[in-house]
Amino acid sequence: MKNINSIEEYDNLRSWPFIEAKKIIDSFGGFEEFKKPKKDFVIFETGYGPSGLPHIGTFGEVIRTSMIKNAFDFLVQCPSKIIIFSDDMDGLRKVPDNVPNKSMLEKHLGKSLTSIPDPFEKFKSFGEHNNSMLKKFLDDFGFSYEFLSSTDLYKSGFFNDMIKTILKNQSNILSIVLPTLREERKKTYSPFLPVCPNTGKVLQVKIEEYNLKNNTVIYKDPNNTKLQEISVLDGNCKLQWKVDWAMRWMALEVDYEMCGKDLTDSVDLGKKICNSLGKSFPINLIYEMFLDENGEKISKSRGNGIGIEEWLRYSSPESLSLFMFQKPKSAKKLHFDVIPKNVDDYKKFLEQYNKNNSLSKCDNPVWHIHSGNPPKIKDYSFNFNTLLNLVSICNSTDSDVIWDFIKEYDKNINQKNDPYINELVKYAINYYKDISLPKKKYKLIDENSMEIFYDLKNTLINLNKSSKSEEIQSQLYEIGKRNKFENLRDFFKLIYQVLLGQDEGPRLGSFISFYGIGKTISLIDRAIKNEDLSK
RNA sequence: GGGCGUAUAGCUCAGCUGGUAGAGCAAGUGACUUUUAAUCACUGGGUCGCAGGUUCGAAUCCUGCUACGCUCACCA
Repeated sequence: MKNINSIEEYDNLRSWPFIEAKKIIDSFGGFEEFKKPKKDFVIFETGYGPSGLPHIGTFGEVIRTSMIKNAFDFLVQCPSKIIIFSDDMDGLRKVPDNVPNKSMLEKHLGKSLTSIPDPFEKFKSFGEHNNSMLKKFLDDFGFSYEFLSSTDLYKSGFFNDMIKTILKNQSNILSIVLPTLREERKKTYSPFLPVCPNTGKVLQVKIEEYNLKNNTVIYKDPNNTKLQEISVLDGNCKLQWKVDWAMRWMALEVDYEMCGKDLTDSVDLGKKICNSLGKSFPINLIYEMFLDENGEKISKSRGNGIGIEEWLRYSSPESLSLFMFQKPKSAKKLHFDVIPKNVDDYKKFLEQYNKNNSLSKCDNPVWHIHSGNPPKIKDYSFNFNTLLNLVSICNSTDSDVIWDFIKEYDKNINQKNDPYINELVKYAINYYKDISLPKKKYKLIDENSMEIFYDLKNTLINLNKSSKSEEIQSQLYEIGKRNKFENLRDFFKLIYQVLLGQDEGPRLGSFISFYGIGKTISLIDRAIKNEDLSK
């Protein structure tokens, strides 16, 4: 089945995943004369360093790559897959902050991650632990991918042929890499990092001799300065990472890989290496970094910006996907304030998608977010900011109470039939619990106003339990009047400050009606006793 | 020093392949005469960073410049 019927339709697709997919297609003859690559499928790669756990950047890279793959699959008939490559053979450079058994790890610094015990004591090695965390992370989001371990491919000999080629051309490669290095590093630089047979450490040492006949290199053992000869094959040597990257492209025949702009120069270098060996290299997209609200780069160690688990606590995965979809080449501020806009934009795009029937639907962000199959959600007429506001104002973590207010506002939706909106309510409640609640300042009742609250309490007790919000409301006005408030506004403000810990609030009649007269009375009781209502 | 990105209303930003400047928030005015706002209606003349160029026509394409920011030049 063909999704695209003419070159015009093809040319009209403008969104960036299509633009990127077209670059791949062009490299294989273009849309009309497309020919599958010799290996019979197209490979997208994303790589992960050893430094630790998956984070929001990881998510961004995988979802963006998936969007391109999806666009590619839509345009041409050609199998494709995403490879997640773990650099688990890299040496551990420093002990991460967020792990147990730090002193144990300390002893293994410099060794490959896959030959260091798991500090969590669940897997055979630290590397395997990290790999499994990565896989779980990706699985939780439902990404499809093929996982590859650097260690496995080195040790199994999969890389051997390409490593031999690198060895043959090592002087050529040196001439490409050396000019990019500082004087100090130039002296010892080699594409080959021997794995010390005695200590297991990945050694960054000067290579004294390259032996092409035996596929070995000779170096001085840093411990005893004796010359040591070691094979470059079967995982006895690792390649220095930039060369490693290029080697991997060639060995796996990677067609597409994106990366953050901090790797710009490395990509360039990798391409040059491939070129010098007469090999092709992947099409590359360089995306911008994420910034915090002050415009500074987000880094896990600094803990600025917002983490993926935070986003998902306060909002939907779809809104995060939308964020990731927008403008990968622009630096984007990633902090809480951008969430509501993405939630509302998602809804807007989805509505647009479900109305419009033209091919340009495929350029709609939701098409990419949902791999070509966006769902339908019930229209709702408030925005997410409003919902956040509502929960905060209602001072309730009870979604039933929130829903009572929502239903009053929009009768067409309800808790059972609109699960998407119900999710939004949960997110809003989380936000309220974490952000708004701690900021509340409950006012204690002073002697002058104590009467008012007794009056309020007694009035509520005498009310019929089935009283409607309007009746309650008019009773409230009466209380205000008989307690001689010149401006009733101050009366309500006092109640909000004491009972809700804020200056403003919902229409009290409605609030008491939904919240429950009985519950309101017990709330007043606690306030009268000067209990801390924030707990 | 190399690379990249951004410069559009007070703020945050949209403006796709060039054709009379938009949204959200903030602000203002009015309405609901019983507070409140998750209310409703109305209100946006901003040299689209600067200077050239292409064009009948440019925020939109090209060149140069300026400012700000990010990134690399250890390791990965």
